[in-house]
Amino acid sequence: MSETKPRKTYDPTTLEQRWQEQWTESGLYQTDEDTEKPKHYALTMLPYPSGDLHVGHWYAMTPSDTRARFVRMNGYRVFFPIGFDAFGLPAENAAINRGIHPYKWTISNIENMRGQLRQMGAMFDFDSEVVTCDPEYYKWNQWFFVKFFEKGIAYRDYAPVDWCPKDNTTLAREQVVGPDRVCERCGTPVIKKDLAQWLFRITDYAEELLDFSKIEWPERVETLQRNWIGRSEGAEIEFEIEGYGPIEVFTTRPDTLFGATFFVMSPEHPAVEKITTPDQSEAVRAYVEKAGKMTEIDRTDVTREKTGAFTGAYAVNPANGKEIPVYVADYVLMGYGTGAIMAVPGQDQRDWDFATKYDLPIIRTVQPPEDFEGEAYVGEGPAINSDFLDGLGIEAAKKRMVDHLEEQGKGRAAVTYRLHDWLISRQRYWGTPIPIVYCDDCGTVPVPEKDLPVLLPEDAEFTPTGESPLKLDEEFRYTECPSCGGPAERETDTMDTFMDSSWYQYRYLSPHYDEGPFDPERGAKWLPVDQYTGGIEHAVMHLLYTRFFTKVMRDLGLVDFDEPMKKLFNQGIILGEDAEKMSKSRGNVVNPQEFVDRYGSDALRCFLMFIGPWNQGGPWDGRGIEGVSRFLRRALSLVTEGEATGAEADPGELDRRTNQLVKKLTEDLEAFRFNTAVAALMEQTNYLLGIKGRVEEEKWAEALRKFALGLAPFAPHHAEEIWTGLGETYSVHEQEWPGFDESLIKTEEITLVVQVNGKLRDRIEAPADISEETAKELALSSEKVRPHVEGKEIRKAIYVPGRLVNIVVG
RNA sequence: GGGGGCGUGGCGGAAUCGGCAGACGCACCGGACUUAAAAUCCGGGUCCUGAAAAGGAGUGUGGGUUCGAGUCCCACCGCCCCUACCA
Repeated sequence: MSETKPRKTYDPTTLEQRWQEQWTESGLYQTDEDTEKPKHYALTMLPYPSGDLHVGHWYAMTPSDTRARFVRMNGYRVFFPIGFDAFGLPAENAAINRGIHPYKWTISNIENMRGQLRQMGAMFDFDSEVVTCDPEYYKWNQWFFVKFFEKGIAYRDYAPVDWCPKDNTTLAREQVVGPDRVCERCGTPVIKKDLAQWLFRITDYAEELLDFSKIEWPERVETLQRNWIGRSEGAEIEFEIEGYGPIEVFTTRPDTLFGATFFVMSPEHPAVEKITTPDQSEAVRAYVEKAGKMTEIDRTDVTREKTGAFTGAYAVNPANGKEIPVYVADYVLMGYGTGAIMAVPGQDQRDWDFATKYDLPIIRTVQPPEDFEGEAYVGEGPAINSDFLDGLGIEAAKKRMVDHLEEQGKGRAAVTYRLHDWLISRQRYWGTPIPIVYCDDCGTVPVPEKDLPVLLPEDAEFTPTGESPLKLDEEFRYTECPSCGGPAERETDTMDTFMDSSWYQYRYLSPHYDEGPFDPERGAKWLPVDQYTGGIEHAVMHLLYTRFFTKVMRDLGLVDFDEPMKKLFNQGIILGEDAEKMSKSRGNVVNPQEFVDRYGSDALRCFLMFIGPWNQGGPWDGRGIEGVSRFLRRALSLVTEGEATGAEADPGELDRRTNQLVKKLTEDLEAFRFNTAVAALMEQTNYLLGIKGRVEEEKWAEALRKFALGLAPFAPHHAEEIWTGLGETYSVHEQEWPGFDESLIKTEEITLVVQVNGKLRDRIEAPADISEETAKELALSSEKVRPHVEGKEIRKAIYVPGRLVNIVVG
């Protein structure tokens, strides 16, 4: 017998480096292009190159890698790319603080992180890497922009925008967070500013974006997107303002029109000044000014008392011809509906509050139940005080009123969305230049495809001034009109970086392709993404934008499907040891490198998967990784250390456990249950070590082969070591996933649980195919059961085949 | 105010279909090895009573359905996340 040389010390780092070198040398992770196999495009969200890989990156990427490896072993050709989301504010801010050019800062971070990514031992296809700040990439951002412009999806408009006074840039609505409405990046409260901005008509796709039938995404993301899009059905109704003309309101309750006793406009409504009567103009102007100065925090405080000012004007209620007073009040927002409302205090609490404060009439148009004691009534009930609607239920009354308004030409059924068009202009340096030229003669002219990319000038002054940095760069700014050749000016804003991440999954397919954003042949071979993994925090931003993008691409004829990613899985967040979110200020940030150096990548990978359910996240436990490291060392010792001796182990049990393990791993991996899968591998390791040297060699080798194959997706280096330690040929990662035999999992002997009145009293070993009658007899004859049934009437006995007998006594 | 999620040992968690609660791991305790410690190996381990055998209680609280509930139903309490004057 040849004795395997015992390994004196366990040195995972050297072991892992050795295998990583061999993987690179043999090109193990070059993407398999064998079209005989079914395809699987596995995508993990691309990282921002912030400097070093964070443990959060490990938490997001290594389980994704494990899943991709599993799919690969199941006979798929798998594409698993990685890249860098390299434009954006942090680079620019870091650059400003340290006086380094954003490009240099970003590129050096990328170089650093590339090395760290390789240490993960993931099956990333590094050859298809994409870096979004590379002109080779952002050229196609510009190309898309031009296409969108030609199609009318991109347009320019003056709009009040959310503006961060610290970062000196506009923010998309999604980038303004919290009840205080602060900048997502720096926490500064945002202010409103009027600027000419480029927008994308995502609202044109609102209806389609509400359709999730073609994707399998988590309920939660669907709900978040649905709420974000915020579809409301109702009606637009015209109210005639004396001496001015009609003003439209949007309401979800056209049935309550007879109860509209006043009319309210947002302070920002363009008609406010025109309708205000001279005697009220002073008060209204003061109110509007005050509202404008108020911070968003105060303005949107729900608990604040309602305020407003009477304009002196009256509007005509189209249902009954009555004149109702017109107020301006800041509880009506310009950004939703039409910026004006019909106020129905009887059925809306906000209107009720306002009406009581300003002593305005309240008319109920829905009969509340007798015991109703609240103020505004929003529940079901028959219409009252509503002429031809009286007696109708809410839904019927709505319909009737809309029909009536349509006949009168005073209104129509309408749908309103909370979703706004996507504002993509940013007054910053480090982004994709918007490829537009403004010419006095030709107007707004897109840069022709042959002149793309519009290069970001290298030596711009990027210190924020509130103006676009590119505006200060005369060489960039002044150009020729592509259309007439005359003097013209370039657009100096850059694009929101969500533009970059909206289509990166397509660029991965052919990162150097220069005839389009991606090579259609490659697309046909790999698209769409089969499995996407990433954080839930992107639910209403990136994940909505990329869906929108794909739909526009479809309408441009670039792809022939409707959704970018068929399946999505959201991992949770890895927290600090104190169970709080990791942050520098808390001092609870975990540096993965320390743990890679000490325990190796496989240990860190497995630990992160073992910690708990992947979608749940959880606190980091620095000591917990020791246990996982111990497991890997023990697993390795299955092939490296001397053999124990003793009585022969049960070969049937070995078969059963091995098949059970493969089944468990298969089911868990399919469902992303990495934690219980790792636990099963640990259990098997413990068992195998216990019987080592006590089973027939061939059986042992077979069990170990399957163990190594099962371990491969989780701990790719250790699995390789075990695999070759068994004398198998390189590489374990090119093997087929082992199958399992259900019939071998079943045992001949079962543990029959005996309960009396539902309480456990005994466990009896019995044959698996025991009959109901024998089982009951066996149960009743048990020494431990007898005292609990003696002297009592046995009412019945329940038998659950293969599991238990429950004796019911009274 | 609205929407969603979650409450299981000292800790992270397991229990996939209503059927042995606490798999696996951490921490802890005991033993072996060692001059000693670390590492490693073996064993213990929800709580209460008991020397033990055994018994009792137990999955946030209270009720219900069921032969049987961590799991299903009702009410409540607590925590977390998202969202918020959306007409």
